[in-house]
Amino acid sequence: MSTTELPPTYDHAATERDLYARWQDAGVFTAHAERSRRAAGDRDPFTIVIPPPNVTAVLHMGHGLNNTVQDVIMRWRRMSGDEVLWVPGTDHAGIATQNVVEKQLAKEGKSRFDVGRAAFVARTSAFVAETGGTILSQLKAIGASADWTRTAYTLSPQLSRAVREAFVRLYERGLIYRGHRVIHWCPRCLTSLSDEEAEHHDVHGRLYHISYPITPANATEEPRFITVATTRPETLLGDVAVAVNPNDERYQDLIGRTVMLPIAEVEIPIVADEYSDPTFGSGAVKITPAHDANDFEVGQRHGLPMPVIMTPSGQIGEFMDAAGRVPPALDGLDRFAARDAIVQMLEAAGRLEKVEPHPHSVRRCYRCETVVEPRLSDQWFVKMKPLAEPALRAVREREIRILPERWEAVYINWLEGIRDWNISRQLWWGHRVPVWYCDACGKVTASRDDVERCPSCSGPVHQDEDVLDTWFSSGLWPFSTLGWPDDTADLKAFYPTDMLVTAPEILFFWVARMIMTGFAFMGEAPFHTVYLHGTVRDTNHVKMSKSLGNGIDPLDVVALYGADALRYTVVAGMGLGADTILDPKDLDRSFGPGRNFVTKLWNMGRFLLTNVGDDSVLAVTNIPASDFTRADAWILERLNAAIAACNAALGPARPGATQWRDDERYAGLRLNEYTEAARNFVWNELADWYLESVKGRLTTAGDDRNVARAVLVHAFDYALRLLHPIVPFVTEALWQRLPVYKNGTFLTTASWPAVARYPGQPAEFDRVIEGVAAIRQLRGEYGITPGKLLSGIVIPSAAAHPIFAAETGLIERLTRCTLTVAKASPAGAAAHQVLSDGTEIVLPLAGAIDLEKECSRLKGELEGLEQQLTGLRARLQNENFVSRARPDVVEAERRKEQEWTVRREQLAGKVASLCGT
RNA sequence: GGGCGAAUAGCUCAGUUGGUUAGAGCGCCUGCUUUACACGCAGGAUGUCGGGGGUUCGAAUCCCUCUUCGCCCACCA
Repeated sequence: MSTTELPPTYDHAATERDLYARWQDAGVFTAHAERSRRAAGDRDPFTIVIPPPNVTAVLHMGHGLNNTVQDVIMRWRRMSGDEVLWVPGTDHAGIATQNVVEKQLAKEGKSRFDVGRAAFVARTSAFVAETGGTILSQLKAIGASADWTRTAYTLSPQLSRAVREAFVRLYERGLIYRGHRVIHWCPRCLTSLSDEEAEHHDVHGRLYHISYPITPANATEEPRFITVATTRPETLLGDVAVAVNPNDERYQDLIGRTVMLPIAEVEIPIVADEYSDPTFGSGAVKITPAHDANDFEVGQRHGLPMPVIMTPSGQIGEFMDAAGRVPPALDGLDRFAARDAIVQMLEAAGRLEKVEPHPHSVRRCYRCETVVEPRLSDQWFVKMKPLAEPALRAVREREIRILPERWEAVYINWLEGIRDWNISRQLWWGHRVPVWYCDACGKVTASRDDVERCPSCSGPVHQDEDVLDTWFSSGLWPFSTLGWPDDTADLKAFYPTDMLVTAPEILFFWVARMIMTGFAFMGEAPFHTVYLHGTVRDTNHVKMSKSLGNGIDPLDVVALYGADALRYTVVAGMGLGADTILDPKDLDRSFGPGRNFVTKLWNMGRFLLTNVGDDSVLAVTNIPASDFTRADAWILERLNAAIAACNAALGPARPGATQWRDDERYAGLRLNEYTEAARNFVWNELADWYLESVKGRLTTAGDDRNVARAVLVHAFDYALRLLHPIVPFVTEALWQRLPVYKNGTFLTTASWPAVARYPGQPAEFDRVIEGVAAIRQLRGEYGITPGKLLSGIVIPSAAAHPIFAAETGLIERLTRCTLTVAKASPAGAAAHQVLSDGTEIVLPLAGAIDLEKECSRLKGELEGLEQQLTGLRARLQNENFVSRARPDVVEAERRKEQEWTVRREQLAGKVASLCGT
């Protein structure tokens, strides 16, 4: 690409389209297993597996944030010389996808049962094939440098093999079993849910106190009652007992007797069980084993029946073992309607003692928000304790770190109290449970391959009807996507992966389970770093969502502001683990700064290219030390500082050993700090000072012009490298136009900048900066418009004398002054500034200066300085400070004291001579 | 009910193990067609660091307490 003049405005749309296509055509995102050090290569592998979005998802801001973070890290590592693999892909998302297709069917007036299982699955597959994976192409629009040749899908044949392998191995190890117990059931989705999928929501409910009449021991006994309290009176139809605490004195005589269950008119026993808390309510609790997990356990302990009194869709009915319990008036009523009806019936019968407001929490289905119904059923479970053990150890022993740190405690707490995982779902969309039942002998077979006949009796078999929890397959993602269970080159080269970047919401759903399966099947942790970023919220701190209408469409942002602006905004605003607040009502406020920054870069590039030209540029390393100007030395030193700051903010990419050391454990991944360090260098140092200072040199032919060209190109080149992970498009577009550009290369694969040693005295240019700033300040204070030339005098300190003498021309240009370097102050009215080393800047402003005003200004300054100096000296004379503070802090204070003393003397002298005191 | 986090300029947020005069961006005020950029340049104003108490030579930073938000977890009917 030639270095012809750039168009005055940056066309982000055209540039992004063109560059992404060229990156892809050149295969720069494609990983090569053979280059990994774990294979035959010499590069450290660096792998991230994407948190697979639902296959039917469309890009939202949360994806935008998540994938920008991953891409920044990936591009940084790629430039750092790692063999980088970012595995993209999608999740078949069992319930979510099935719900979408069911809704489509509903519009046609049909349910999935009307079309049948095979047709439904076929239809869903077709739907996914047609519209699924949209999000992956949308990720390209934000610049995601994923390896699209390795795109994975949880329901692909390859990953389905991994799912079966995992299931069968766990089954063979006795870690998967069939359990008959109360699980969370969604009456709308018609499936069981795991504990994690049934989310707690606080509600203002009611506590109903109901009295159950005790069956009289004989005809003469007075009527007695026992009161129970419940928030769900409708479950009363399934009561099989009333439990009291065995130590509760109030009820000793009632244990073993029976009560008549109202409405159902069934006689049930009073049992003694520790579960009953004597301090709650009346101390007696109704037991409904089929509709409450605790009651189920009580029921088991006492060998009680377990009638199910609701249909799967949540209507009252004699579903299982409930014959004779449901009166016709209630049969078929929805559970909440039945609640009202039962309350009325109880009231009418005089059995409702009281109703109290009762704040408590109910669980809702995480996909459809329907209140979950505890329900007795047969499900497949994974025994979690043995799997959790190595996953706990890995974090405790620092093999895995979780950032921000506080989530490690949450993770550990959850794993310590982990309960068995219900993995079967009564859905049709997903991996069918690979278990076959013999119709003849009843043998149960878990198998990697489809089973045609019973392996023991050759009888006919049928497969389990359920599918697996969608998180079962995503839990295998770090290795299933690399080819497991086969021993593939990718698996060898790239497993374990390195980092996992996601939101805390799925720490348990996904992250913890990947760690457990990583140990269970691969014998190693799947990654060494879990980076949990925040959530995207609006200015009211409400989570952005389509349904709430407070979302921002990332593609809108890309169209209006460009992908780079989107990325810059996301990364710059991201404190470690902190939420990202964006204003959906004012996109300009959120994304304007990002766009402005991109424009700034573009204009720096325009300036550079028009002024540097096409001619070859010297390498900075080939320039003799004596040829560097103060500005050159300064900007090269600032560049070093910027590189160091960026590296420190990004942190170590991997642990130095098998475990994280203390000093590196929570270091890095401060993307906001990285962004700020790079931005500050480019804008406030390179553009504001170096670029301005170099203008004169570029217009004058000669050796110095070539030095200036070389340093400018070098600094800009490195600046673009530092910024490329954040704003890949504009940096690549500019970089390819630099005179040092080699055809066919990409910034994407260029090397990450390294700190180097450059000659010169960088600090000397700081004097110049200080002088310029002082003059500008005087201009501002005295209202001398920048357009107006004025003359000034510099009276430099001895050390600064050669600097100001030599740099007068530059200072004049930057301030539009004419300056004289002198040894004495001029007579007459003048404005003064005293620099930190005592250098005086004097602007004679006959007529413009009010001597009194100038005096009071200088006096005020002196006074302030003296106050500070007093404080500083007190600190330095304080033994405690000198002995306890860090030595470098003390040293800095001492230097400061010297500097301030010089300045104070100068200021005092100035005040004395000017103001006559 | 248990645990965690947050509260700093009008807004969104930085502030690393306590250590100069608490910073950035946006917004605001003043000025500027300075030949890359008005999506810019130069200058400026703005903070009882949520309240109270404590530790310390020194606290936005550590401890206690209160207030207000937010998050996670939870079988008390």
